[in-house]
Amino acid sequence: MGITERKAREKELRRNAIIDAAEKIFFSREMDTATMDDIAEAAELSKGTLYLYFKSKEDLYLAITRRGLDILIDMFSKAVKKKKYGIQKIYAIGLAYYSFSRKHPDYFNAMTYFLAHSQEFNENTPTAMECALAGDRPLIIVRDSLIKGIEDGTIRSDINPSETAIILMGQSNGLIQILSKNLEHFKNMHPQFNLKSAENIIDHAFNLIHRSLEPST
Amino acid sequence: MGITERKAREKELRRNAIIDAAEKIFFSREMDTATMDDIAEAAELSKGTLYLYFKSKEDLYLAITRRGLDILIDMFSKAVKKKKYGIQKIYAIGLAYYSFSRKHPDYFNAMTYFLAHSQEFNENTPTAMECALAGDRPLIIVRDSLIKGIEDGTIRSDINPSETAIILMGQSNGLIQILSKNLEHFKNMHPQFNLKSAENIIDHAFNLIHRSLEPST
Amino acid sequence: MGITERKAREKELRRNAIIDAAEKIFFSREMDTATMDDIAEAAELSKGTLYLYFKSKEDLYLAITRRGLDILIDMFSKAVKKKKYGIQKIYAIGLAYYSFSRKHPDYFNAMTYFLAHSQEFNENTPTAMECALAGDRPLIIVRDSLIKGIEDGTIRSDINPSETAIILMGQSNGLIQILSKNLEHFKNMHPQFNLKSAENIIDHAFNLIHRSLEPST
Amino acid sequence: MGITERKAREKELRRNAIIDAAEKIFFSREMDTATMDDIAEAAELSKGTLYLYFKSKEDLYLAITRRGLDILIDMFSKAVKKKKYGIQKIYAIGLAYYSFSRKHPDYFNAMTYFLAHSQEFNENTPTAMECALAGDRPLIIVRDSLIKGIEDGTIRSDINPSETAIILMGQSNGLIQILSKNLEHFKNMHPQFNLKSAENIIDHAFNLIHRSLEPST
DNA sequence: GATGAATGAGATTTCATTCAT
DNA sequence: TATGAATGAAATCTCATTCAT
Repeated sequence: MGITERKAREKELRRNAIIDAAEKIFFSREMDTATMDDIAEAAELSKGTLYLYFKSKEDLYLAITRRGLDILIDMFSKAVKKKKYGIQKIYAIGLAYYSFSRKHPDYFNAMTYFLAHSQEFNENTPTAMECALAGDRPLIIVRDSLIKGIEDGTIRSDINPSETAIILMGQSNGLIQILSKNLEHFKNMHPQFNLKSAENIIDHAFNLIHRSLEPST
Repeated sequence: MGITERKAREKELRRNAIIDAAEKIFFSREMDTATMDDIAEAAELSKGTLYLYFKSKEDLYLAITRRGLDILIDMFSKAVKKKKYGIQKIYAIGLAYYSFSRKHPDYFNAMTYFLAHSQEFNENTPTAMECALAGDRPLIIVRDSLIKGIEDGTIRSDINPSETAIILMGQSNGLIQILSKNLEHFKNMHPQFNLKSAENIIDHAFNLIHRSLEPST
Repeated sequence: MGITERKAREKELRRNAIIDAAEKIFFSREMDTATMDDIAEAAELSKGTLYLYFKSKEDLYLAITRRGLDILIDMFSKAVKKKKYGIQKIYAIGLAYYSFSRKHPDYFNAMTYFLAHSQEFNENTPTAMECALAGDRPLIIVRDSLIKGIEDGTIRSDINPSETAIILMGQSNGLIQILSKNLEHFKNMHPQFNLKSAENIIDHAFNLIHRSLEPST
Repeated sequence: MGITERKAREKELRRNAIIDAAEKIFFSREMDTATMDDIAEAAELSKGTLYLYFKSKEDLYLAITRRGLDILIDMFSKAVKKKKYGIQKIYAIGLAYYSFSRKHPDYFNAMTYFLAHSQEFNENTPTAMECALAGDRPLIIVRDSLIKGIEDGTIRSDINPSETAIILMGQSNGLIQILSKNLEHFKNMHPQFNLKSAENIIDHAFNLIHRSLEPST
């Protein structure tokens, strides 16, 4: 057994080493200018070996996405645990999401890319399915927090938690995207808008969301 | 003079015919699996001619994006004009945006793609600049409507119209994206969520947004 | 008649204007990166018009070569006229050739290109034939000078003037080429060679040639 | 280890096979009308494979030039070894050069092309550098022979061996060029010149050179 | 398990030349 | 005479994937 286990462990290690190398490459250029050659070189492995561990370039990209999702799920989980009331959890999740997008912009992009193209990923590899499953977890955490908030009275009871979870996730995603990609452009082109930092705007957004979720007095 | 004018008109017509053909191709596959060969064939023109009218494949893609932006701007403008009060305008814009994404999903995708990658578009063609300019128009319309709403008392006065405009645009974009790409997946994977139609969720989102913008009583 | 003549004159003028423009382009880049588009733009004429005056790009290039040849022939003629004795004429021609290569390096290159590829120029245009004819003139001038030298006793009588003319022309051409293209390289790579300026080397070559032509005492 | 060596040997073989095929193509047309498609077909290999062995078309061309240089250097070396005295060595080198140009006219052209365009070759491939290095060898052999001749008294001591080596190489190159490209033309156009064979003219040239190098009596 | 040579189907772009007006 | 839109054949180079060893 020891041998089998060691082999499995080594295989897993190598797999991770490949993903490490692939990240370096994928994250240093545009997704589609990265080549398997580059990745193989970065991994100090032959190209053929890459295909021993991953069915395709796409599959390898999904493994990276998977990593990002795991990190995000972990951050969401921790955020939720720290807070008692539902509305606080929602707020903490929001902060965690923004924090994630700043600490791991490349993972954020990979995830966004996956979200926007998941239908087109034809692979039926384990990685693809894991991604699909993991992709739902953040949503579920949000939904659970909303339910908790309704129960503890910190969130209006007339919202639909499932739908609202989708709404919040979609909105957050879109907001982070626009801020990371276009805020500088807006600042340059419309100085009269007197735009502040992304943090400022995120804060403003939280205020609005909070107001829309709080129970009416 | 008639001749010059006719020539110019014909040139514009052909340019549009090429964009038509390109749309057929771009919209029937992924952006980056579409080839200039395909487009030339669809346009019943030689590949060389394509490059007579567009500097590059990218430039041609931008021309399509430009069309989408023009349509969106038109829809926003009309939506705004129909309503009197600021909050109504905002609501109408939201509806228009969703309507646009349903009527012209491909244009919506092209625009989203442009938003997310505008930094990487290196071309300095007229089309690229027009796109950058046109891309700001919707945001400005939203901002103006917010200002109007603050003035006419239908929107809380403690929001920052510029920041809120960005927030609303980003959020709307993200929400539409997630709904169009992932709602079916959610429905299939989580029947217990009891998810309704996209329209339903959009409606729910409007409620939330409305609540966050209305003046506190 | 006046009209016909004026037309012919104008046509010639335009032809020359085109050659002017073509020179600017050809001489500012490598021969084969120059495009007819560039030339047309430089000539402020349409591409079609170029083909009204020149059968092909090649033909246009030959017209430039022709100009260079005319200049060279003129310089050779003047050099020859200035001197009395054959050996002096030969020396003056040599100086003139080197001077030409420095004053008109682009023409020199064009001519060299023509010399090396004349067999491949398939065009049967007037320009091509004129080039072929003009290309022989320098050789004839050298040969005549050699004959003169033999007659006036300044050049050994046991040389064959025709063959020697070819030899001198070929050698001079080759020497100028190597000096203009590779002298710097040699200087850099072999500082121990202690190479002087091109002029110095040319001077050295003249000495050698002079010695090989002078009558034995 | 046998395996590694065999692999290396096979790789070298294939590399050479590609150069063989490329020569067939390059030498049967002009350098710049040869296409990688043609070469791939001649090599019975895919185009992609060509680029596995050579960075670019230019690089492949340089590999051919390299071959020619190696042959020439070999011929020069042998010519020099056979003779005792410096002036004899120079003469033998001259004969070898002419012999090379007749036996390997295509290599001669390739080398001439390289000499005339070496500055424009931007590649920094090993092949390019090897070519640059190898290109200097013949010159050095000539120079060494001149020095030897000065030492052994068969060549005038008042010449500068480095400069004279350049002169002789440049002149020889130019003479061979003009003879191979234009002699027939001269014969046809000027029968009164009574031109003999290229060999005859080469012989004449040797006489002249010999006279210019021999010590004055 | 690992290799890396080979593939081959394209991809984008260029440009000399023609021809209807 | 002049135009300039259209052509279309090519040209170079890329890269995910496979497979014999």
